[in-house]
Amino acid sequence: MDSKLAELVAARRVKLDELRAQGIDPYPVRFAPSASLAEVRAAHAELAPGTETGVEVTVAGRLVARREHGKLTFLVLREDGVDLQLFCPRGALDQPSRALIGHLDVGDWVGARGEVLATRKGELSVRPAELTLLGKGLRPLPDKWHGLTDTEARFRQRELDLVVNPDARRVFALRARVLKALRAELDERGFTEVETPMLHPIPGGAAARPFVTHHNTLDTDLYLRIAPELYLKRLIAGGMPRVYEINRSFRNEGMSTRHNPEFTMLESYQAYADYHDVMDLTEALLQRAAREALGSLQLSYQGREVSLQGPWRRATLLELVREATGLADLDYDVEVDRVRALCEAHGVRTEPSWGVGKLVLELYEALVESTLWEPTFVIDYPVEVSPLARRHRSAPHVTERFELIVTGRELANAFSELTDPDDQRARFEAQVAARAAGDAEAMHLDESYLAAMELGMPPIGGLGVGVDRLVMLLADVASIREVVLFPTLRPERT
RNA sequence: GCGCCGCUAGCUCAAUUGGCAGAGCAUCCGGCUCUUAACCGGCAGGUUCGGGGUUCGAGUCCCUGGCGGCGCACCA
Repeated sequence: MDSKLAELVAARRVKLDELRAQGIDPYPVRFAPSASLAEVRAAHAELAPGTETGVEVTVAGRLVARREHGKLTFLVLREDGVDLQLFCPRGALDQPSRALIGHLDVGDWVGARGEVLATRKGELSVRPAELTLLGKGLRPLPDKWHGLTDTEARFRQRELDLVVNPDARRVFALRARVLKALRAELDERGFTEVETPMLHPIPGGAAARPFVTHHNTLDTDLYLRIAPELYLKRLIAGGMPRVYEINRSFRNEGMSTRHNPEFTMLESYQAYADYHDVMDLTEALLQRAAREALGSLQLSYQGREVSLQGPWRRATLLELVREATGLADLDYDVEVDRVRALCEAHGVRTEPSWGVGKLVLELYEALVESTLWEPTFVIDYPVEVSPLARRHRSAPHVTERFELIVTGRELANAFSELTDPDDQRARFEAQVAARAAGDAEAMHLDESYLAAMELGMPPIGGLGVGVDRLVMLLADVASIREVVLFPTLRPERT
């Protein structure tokens, strides 16, 4: 261990030993506060300086500051992001507490029983008659003023980040409100929350590379799921009319400010609905999340305003690409070489196997997606890049699929689900062919899923929302690691 | 995977052209009964991310490895 850190720990261990020698348990089993620090603050707001309330409370928290003033000591407790001062004139303390107070360090968990008052300077405080050590800390806390700014340390030791950086608390409290709002909206609409497997024999429901693991007793490889989609639609086939799942999926791909290898998706499926219904649902879900997490539909993201006020723009992928390229006659039935040349003219990398649909999608991603700042439903994606989506009811080359783009980023992906088992089998076979041709992200053929489809499915509107990205938007943070408590990092090597 | 940037005391940061590795906070010792980044006095604390090289001399320059950030690539 580093010498100075060892010295700091050693100094605390000395106190630990001395406390034990005095018969004080530094790690007691239980404590019963009468109120949280927040409750004490709320119950005694605006006390005039010098007021003694006569109200006794028992509170607890982590000691985050200590100011000694001779026979008077000021301690500051922090609990769930709320601070409260302990005003500790030596004479007010009982004998054991007088012995204890000199052995307290910043970072310790401390309980206090005493009267609520406001000091002569007006600071709301508890004047303890009794102090209780609730948990001795052996390691120092980061700088009380500058906090912890080292990004790596903040992610590897998130507990420190949470102790000293109020913004970390803000983000994760907001995340919790977002999840609660999403569930509330879906529950009110009659959706049932379900949990489907994370260990999949065949990775399905998305085009992505999976993590592989192994089950010893079965002696078989399993995959961490890349999406819950196929299982959820099997539930619709089973007669559950509206289901949703909010949980982790895993993709063994590159990491970035928008990609963590494990991430949280909301997926919902409802019988009888099409993608127009799902757009309405999506708008309602995100607006509710914003209202309940922020209290407003007017956001600021990275210094730029965004309004979630509806209705949101709906534009086809083709018309967006036409706008961006200035080619009003571009369509899915033109010569593939012409579109390939267009890609090259715009610096978009292509592969010989790609058809017009894939090339148009590439143009969209290169030229359009990042420019869509206000919420926009981009609709009608090419069939060849949408193997699980229903063919459009009136346009031959596209599916009834949309992605929701906000601040240039994909937040949701949804479609009128493909429910025709024969079409699905043909789409899977095209994917299998693509895989054989070297596309590692192409889907596998899933007979269990086809069997469920052959049982008969009603019309289904399906939705997937990237919850981490939604939280990023609402919390106004630039990296997905800021909204995941313990983001994936390379293990430290020594 | 590629490119750029970063890594100095527990934390936050300095260190001129390559010339004695420093400060604030925290710790430790002493003082102080209304502080709140408390204050005053004093002591101590370093593998400058690891390894190698150039040089009389390396935190600084070169090579190499590690970890992180950002961008790109990959990617529903």
